[in-house]
Amino acid sequence: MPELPEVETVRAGLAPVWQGRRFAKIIVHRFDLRRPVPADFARILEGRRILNVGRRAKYLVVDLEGGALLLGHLGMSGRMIIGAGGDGPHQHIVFETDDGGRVAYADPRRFGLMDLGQDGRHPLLEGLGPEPLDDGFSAAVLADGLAGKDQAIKSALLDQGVVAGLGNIYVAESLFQAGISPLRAAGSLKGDEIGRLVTAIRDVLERAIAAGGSTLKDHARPDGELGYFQHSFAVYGRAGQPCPRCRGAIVRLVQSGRSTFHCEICQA
DNA sequence: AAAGTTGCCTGCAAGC
DNA sequence: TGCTTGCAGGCAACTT
Repeated sequence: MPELPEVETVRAGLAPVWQGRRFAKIIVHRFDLRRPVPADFARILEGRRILNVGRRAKYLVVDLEGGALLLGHLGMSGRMIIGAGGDGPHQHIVFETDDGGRVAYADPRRFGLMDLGQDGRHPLLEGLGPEPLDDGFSAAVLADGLAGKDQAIKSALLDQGVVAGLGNIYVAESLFQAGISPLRAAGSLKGDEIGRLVTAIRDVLERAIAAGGSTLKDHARPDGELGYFQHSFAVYGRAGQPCPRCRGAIVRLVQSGRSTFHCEICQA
């Protein structure tokens, strides 16, 4: 499911039901996720008050009393479901709060993870690049991240150390909006192109968040509502269909093993 | 059949 | 020659 807008949508859905509450009971049905769930996962979290439900890149970051930290990643197919029974298919972890609220983490492909950190820190959060919607994300910062790279700009933007939170969909949409070919060497982009890219990334992410993310298959808000940004895709998943700008055909190719969609005329 | 993820692995090429 | 670095590609987890 989830790139930055989808995770942000999940965070926003979880915050009102979790913030200020305590975890009363946590049941782990499966410990063998992408990385093993710690054996003391439930024991560490139970009884603690939830101070903040946050997000960094594609990670959910939940701060609790005593400096405890819950780190979640939804992988490809992970969902957080408010009010779930906890016994549905692939509901690997069930979180119960002290007001009787229940949230289930469901993930058929089990490519997500749930782990513990401390004092706002976790090894997986280190080395992440700038948050694209923060003020600190500027053309100068992105230029720095791309400098000297021979790698294709498509691949560079998927690198979470260059900019945090973009995935296959939003890289494709951002490069289209900026008019830049995904095949260009990252280090070859000119200043004005990087400026356009920063603007495009921000705009695409903000529009996607406003739409509740994109629902291709698995993504849903925790309350069950679906995102609808997929109806606004200019290029993603639209191979052979007309480019919204020039009417030429959208082309699909494979880069670093992932599908790339672009318009060969509008993206130079 | 291909899919929104990402850490780890291999292999290759280039640079020093 | 070997060592390092950068990059591409494959794999793994599963269901639809």
